Order: sequence, then C-alpha cells, then structure tokens
Amino acid sequence: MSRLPRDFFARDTLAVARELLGQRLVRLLNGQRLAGRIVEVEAYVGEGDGACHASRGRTKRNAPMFGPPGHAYVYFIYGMHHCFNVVTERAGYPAAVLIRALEPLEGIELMRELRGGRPDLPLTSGPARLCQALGIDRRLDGADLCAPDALLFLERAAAVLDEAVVTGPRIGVRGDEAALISPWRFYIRDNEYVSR
DNA sequence: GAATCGATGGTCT
DNA sequence: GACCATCGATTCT
Repeated sequence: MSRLPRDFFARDTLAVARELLGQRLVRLLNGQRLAGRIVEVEAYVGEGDGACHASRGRTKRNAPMFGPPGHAYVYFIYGMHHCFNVVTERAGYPAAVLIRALEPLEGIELMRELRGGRPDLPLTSGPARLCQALGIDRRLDGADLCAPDALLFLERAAAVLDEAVVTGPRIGVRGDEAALISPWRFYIRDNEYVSR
C-alpha cells in the first residue's frame, strides 16, 4: 500500500480534488489505524476565490494554506468543530482541498467511541464529523502528510471512474457570486456516505 | 421530510 | 461586535 507523495499535491487544486476521490485517508491514533475512503471533497483556490479563507490575505490562521503542498490545514469553527484540508499547489500560492466525507473502512469501533458512542449518528459524513471520528484537531494543523512518521497521511487506492464523479457548487459557502456558483465540490455518485 | 435554531469560541474588522 | 467551509435537536407541515 503506497502513500501519496508530495508531487501528487503539488498540482492544480481541481485536479487534486478530483483525484482524491477514492483515495484512503489514514489516521494513526494510540497505535490504532483509523481509515476511510474519500467520497466527497471541495476545492478552495487562491486569493481570488471569494470563499477561500485566504481571499483576504495571509493571517495566522490560514498560514498553512500558503505553505508547501502535502501539509494539513485544520481550522476550528462554530466554537466546537474542526475541518481538515490538504494543502495543494506551490508554496506561496494559497490553495487546499477540504475533505467533506469518508466511507469508514478501518477502526470503526474507535471512530464510534470518538463520536460519542451513539450508534445512530453518521460517523464520517461531514467535514466536522470525520474530524471527530478520526481524532483530528488543531494539534494536526500544519502537519506534514508526506513525512515518514506522519500520524495522518493518504494511501493510494483504486481510482474512481469519471462517470461516477458528480460536481456541483460548494456547501455552506457565503462568498461572492462566482464563489457561490463555482462547481468545485466533487463527490461519488450514489455513495451513501456523502454529506447532506 | 423541510425548516429553523441553539450551542460555543476563535478570528478578524 | 459580527461572522463563521457545522451539527444535532426540535418543530413545523
């Protein structure tokens, strides 16, 4: 099982977003492997993207987006939730892919515990839900996903066919008109773990 | 099933 | 002081 190398992330963000579908996100937590198949993502591209956190320049919070590709950008929102992004493109150009939903594959029992132990709630169908299920918080902000000793990384898995990929406007975006309609959300058609 | 709302805190103006 | 790349519960049709 090979890991996605830095070159994979050092490319056009829309291409990276599209190709992240089907790949496996792996979290090592307390010696356990938690993993899921990526089924939904969104791209946030550059300072010209009104919905991108970097659209108003570099700040302490969004600094990882301006850094080298293959690193994590984890932010805290709504007073209680975390969201996880993979930084793309070259250092100095702020862009990232938000991971919005996974299909749980490994460590499902621990994921359920991290989600509060309730059997009836979705585990990883939503950006904040998957962060809770995988134990992702601000301690992983800026982490190198390509380091040999990374506790969070991506593994190569079977590609998703074009006919199984759906694109559409991003969820929850409140930016300008172009940002509202840009079809930069990608998800796997008919997958039951896609959010909303 | 759809619409609405409260929780809760960091960040930026 | 306003805004938020959300979630889960509640309250309607």
